[in-house]
Amino acid sequence: MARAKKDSVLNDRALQLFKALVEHFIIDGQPVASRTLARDAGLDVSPATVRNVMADLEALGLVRSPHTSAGRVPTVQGYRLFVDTLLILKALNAREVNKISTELGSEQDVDGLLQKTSTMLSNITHLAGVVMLPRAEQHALSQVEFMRLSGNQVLVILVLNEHEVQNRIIHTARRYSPSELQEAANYVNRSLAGKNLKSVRAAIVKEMQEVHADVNRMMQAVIAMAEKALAASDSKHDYVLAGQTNLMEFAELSNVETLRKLFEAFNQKRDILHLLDQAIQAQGLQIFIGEESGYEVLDECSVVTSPYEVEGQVVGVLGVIGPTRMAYERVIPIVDVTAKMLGAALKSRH
Amino acid sequence: MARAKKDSVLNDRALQLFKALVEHFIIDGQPVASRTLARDAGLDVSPATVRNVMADLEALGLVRSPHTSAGRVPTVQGYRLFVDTLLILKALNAREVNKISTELGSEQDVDGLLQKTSTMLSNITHLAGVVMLPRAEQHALSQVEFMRLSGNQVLVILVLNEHEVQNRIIHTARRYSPSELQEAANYVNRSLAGKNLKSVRAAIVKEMQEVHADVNRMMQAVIAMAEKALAASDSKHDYVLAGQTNLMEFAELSNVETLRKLFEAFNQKRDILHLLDQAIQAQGLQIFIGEESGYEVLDECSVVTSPYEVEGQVVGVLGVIGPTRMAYERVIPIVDVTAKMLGAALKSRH
DNA sequence: TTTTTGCACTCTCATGCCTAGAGTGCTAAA
DNA sequence: TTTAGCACTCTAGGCATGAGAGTGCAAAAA
Repeated sequence: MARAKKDSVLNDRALQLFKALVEHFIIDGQPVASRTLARDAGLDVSPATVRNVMADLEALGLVRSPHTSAGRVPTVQGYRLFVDTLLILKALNAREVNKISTELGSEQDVDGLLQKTSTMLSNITHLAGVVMLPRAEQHALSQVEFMRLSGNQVLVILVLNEHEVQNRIIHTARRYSPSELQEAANYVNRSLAGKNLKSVRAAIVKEMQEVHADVNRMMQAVIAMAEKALAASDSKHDYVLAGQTNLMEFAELSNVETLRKLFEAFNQKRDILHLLDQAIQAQGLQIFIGEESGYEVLDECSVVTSPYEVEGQVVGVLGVIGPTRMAYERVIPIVDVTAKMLGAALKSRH
Repeated sequence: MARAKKDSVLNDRALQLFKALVEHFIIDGQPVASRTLARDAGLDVSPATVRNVMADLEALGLVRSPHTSAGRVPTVQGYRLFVDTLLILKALNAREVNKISTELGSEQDVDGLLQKTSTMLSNITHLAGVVMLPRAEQHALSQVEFMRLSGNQVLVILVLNEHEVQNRIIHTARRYSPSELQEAANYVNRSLAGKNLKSVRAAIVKEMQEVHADVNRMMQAVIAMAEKALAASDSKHDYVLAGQTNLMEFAELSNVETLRKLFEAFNQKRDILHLLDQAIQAQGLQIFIGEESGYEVLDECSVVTSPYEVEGQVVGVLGVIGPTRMAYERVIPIVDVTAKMLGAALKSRH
């Protein structure tokens, strides 16, 4: 029974009207009136009919009226339905795809690339762009060097993926001679070059447990040092944000207090990182609409994310943040394509 | 004559009233009425007298009325007079100074230190804090290492001031062997360690001009490489900003459009960098009030800056940005002390 | 001459009232 | 089942009103 009822209520015509409503609202942000829909939905029905349908949609929780004599606006559930089943994605044309790929291709260093990706996302979508840093564990170690600094400090230089460089400064128990350090570097390079950091670390930990006094003290020290150097590489969670100011243009966010909280959350990074963490698990494009994200500051916002991969491995996630009323049909393909392009650009740097 | 007239107009009483007016306005941001001043300035005059004085001050361009029946607010010229001749700085108490110095002392890496300084400035003043990066030329070179990457790329590692590390990747004309690179590093370390980057570069350029075919090719290549590596070190102009969101609390900036432009300028960095550049020339604490800065986005803002020094050399500048109506008597000593503390903290890392 | 008093004047801001416009909900007719 | 008609509701803008705050000026007082 209930099912039959529902079917009859949420029929094709209702869906078509609903779709038109969401699209209309996304464009101009004003509650949509029955007359407007009757005119624009291409259905040849009267406003009164539209009103009846709207009453049904409201009962289903898909739309609501800001006040008695206003048009309707979509609810979060409404957006969800729209995005999941009604949305027709607008494929990017070749020129746009080209532009993205050449932009990203021209940048050589990784930090700059992430920055550029974020800026580009924000420019194309007129929303805020966000790119999470790639997970370091996936990087292939190509070379290690140890340098002695003053005191008992040792500078560890990790060259990853042939091009990328990371520095770590570690404090050691005693002072090593340059030749000891050289030997240590040789050992690591010989046995572990080419592996990714995760396996390198695993190998080192394993070795620590297996070899005891039977290896020379030198080796032990090296292993301890390497372990120390890699300890810091655990999930350096961070992200690059661009185009915050785009969010100030939207009337629904132009309340200074809402905006302040949002910007504070961007600075704090904690909540946003949690959310991105969820998104990275999800394997695929994700959309958080309004309160769905679970973070109060994002109540008025939607977040569209996509993980990006290098050689089949998810190494990070990127996306955009904007008002719930965003042009999903454009934004989704953009995020999707950008994620792929970023993956490709990172791969070409391997 | 003119002078006698002016003296009689801008007499002690007028100044005292003016000072009270500015202080009052700084506290609550409302135009100050004659009655309020008559009550609070500690002068035992009637509101009417105050009104007469205000009329004179207005003629001098020190105050103005937002509209006929409002109190007076200071003009930019008014703030200037206030800051230059009437302001009584409020020395920080020992606890505050202590807090700053321990906060900054606890941070070991330079980037983190600058970030922390900026955040601290913004927290203490409730304004936006900004710290310009130190000029690299002043850094003493303690060690150089060259590592071969794939292709004709060479990774140059510069250890500066014993602790700080910088990486550069340069492209060379041909592929060098590890031993060549080792030899090159040895040469540079032997002859140039301990000098600051500026002199190192100067020495290298000099050598390039003096030695021709009479040195072996190897040496020539080394010199060319070193020159290339240092070329990138020129004035890496950038800054660290913190506490943007503090600016959203101020009513005079809470207009979304003004705020957007300001934040955009922060992101663009260009204008702000120009301003900081001017401030770094000035050798000493500087205050730009409203339009004085010359940048339209800062029309409603004041900027208080102070260069910071390491071993007598100015290496950067820091400061705060806030509404013209800021608590100068507190902010100025804070900026001043923080600049000194940052200099000291940087020095201890040398 | 300087200061104060008194008073008229101006401007803002909140309030209430009114109207036009937009849009709905409901009922009755098609 | 759909539509037309109509009463009803809510918003937003315009306008008048009055209170409150504060000024400017002239005349009186010091």
